[in-house]
Amino acid sequence: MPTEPADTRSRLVEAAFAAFAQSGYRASVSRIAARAGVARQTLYNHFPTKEALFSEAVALAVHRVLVSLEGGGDVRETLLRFAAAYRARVLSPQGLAVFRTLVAEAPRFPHCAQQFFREGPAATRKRLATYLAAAMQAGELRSDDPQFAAEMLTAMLADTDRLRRLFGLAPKRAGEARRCARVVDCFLRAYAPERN
Amino acid sequence: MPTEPADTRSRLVEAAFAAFAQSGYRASVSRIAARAGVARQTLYNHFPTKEALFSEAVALAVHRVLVSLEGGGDVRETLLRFAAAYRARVLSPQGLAVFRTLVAEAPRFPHCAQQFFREGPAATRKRLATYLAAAMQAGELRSDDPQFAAEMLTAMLADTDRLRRLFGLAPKRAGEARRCARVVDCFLRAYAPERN
DNA sequence: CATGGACTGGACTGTCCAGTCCAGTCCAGT
DNA sequence: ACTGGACTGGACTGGACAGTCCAGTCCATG
Repeated sequence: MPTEPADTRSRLVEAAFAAFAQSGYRASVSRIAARAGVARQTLYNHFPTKEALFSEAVALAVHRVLVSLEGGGDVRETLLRFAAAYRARVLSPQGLAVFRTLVAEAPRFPHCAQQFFREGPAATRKRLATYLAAAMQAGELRSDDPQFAAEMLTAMLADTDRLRRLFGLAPKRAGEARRCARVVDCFLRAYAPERN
Repeated sequence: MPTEPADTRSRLVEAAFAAFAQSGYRASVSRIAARAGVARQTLYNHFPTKEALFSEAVALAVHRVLVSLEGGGDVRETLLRFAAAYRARVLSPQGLAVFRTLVAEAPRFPHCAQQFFREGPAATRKRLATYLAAAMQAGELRSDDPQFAAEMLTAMLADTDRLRRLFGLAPKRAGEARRCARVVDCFLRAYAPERN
């Protein structure tokens, strides 16, 4: 093989990921090949069709969407860390671009969209729910459905600002930390342990 | 004019709206004309370009996105009515289709996207915030930033299920009313008046 | 040095589409 | 009965793009 360790194939997938994120499925095969620094025919040596390449690019995206959750410290501290990480991931230009493309193409690539959802947002919420369940058990949070609670927290963290950005409005960059704190405190009020 | 009261022009806009919602901007001019029962040239007699037609279709969509909020009864009842109306609008197949198309095309039609956002989600939240502010004044809700509170409530109402549906997962149709009630009650816990 | 596999790049096909042009039809109001 | 404006429908241009074909290059290995 006359090419460097950075596989031609993975360069192609990477280029496809970037191109699809930027331009949606409209991104042309020629441009993707150019972006990867490769002849168009080479692309077709690795992927039979544009669809196949798209699927592969989505698979790459899937590996980049899980948001971590590290315990340690009290509940509020843990949730604050999670909040910052979640918002950073979801509201980043890349996160939004991937979201945009996948939402647009979900009808044409239902399998990709579902895979992304399950291994991204759904998995993240599941982890969060597990943590919340433990905190409920420990009496640090009101005893309730942890899955539902996780859904509420992630919704409050992302929804408004995601919409704003998706529709092209200014990010309100100031006060990211403050925003996290307000949301987490709102959540903690709703899920404070019942008094006696 | 040889045509019926239902203006050729409005038939075209209606057809464009439906086509763009269904297929995104990919929807072809020919198909839109056919859907309106009209020759392609007639379409071009009314709109100079496809872009112009798209803008017009979005303008139509804008008039369909405001969610009503009727006071009357206590706070919980009012919010429950709002919750049901909001979810019905936002999670309907049409609401989701419009969302999908606009999110996808926002980079190409920033003006349309912003207009939609301002007169849709933003306006709805503004109304809700006004109501919440009054309830806070009346001591029925904890005194706090009403705009932020409105953002939290709308986020909790829509985010999770919108994502689920956008990514092609089953709607969990059962228990719509119950879902509304759970969210509203969660909100009311977070915004209960501070005890003394 | 020879061979084979990966890559190159340009030409080509078929398809779809936006937008233009035009000759003709149909009908409402005068 | 005539006229003008709206609509029709089919032909056409030019461009973009997915996918195919192929003759040739480059290089690592044997």
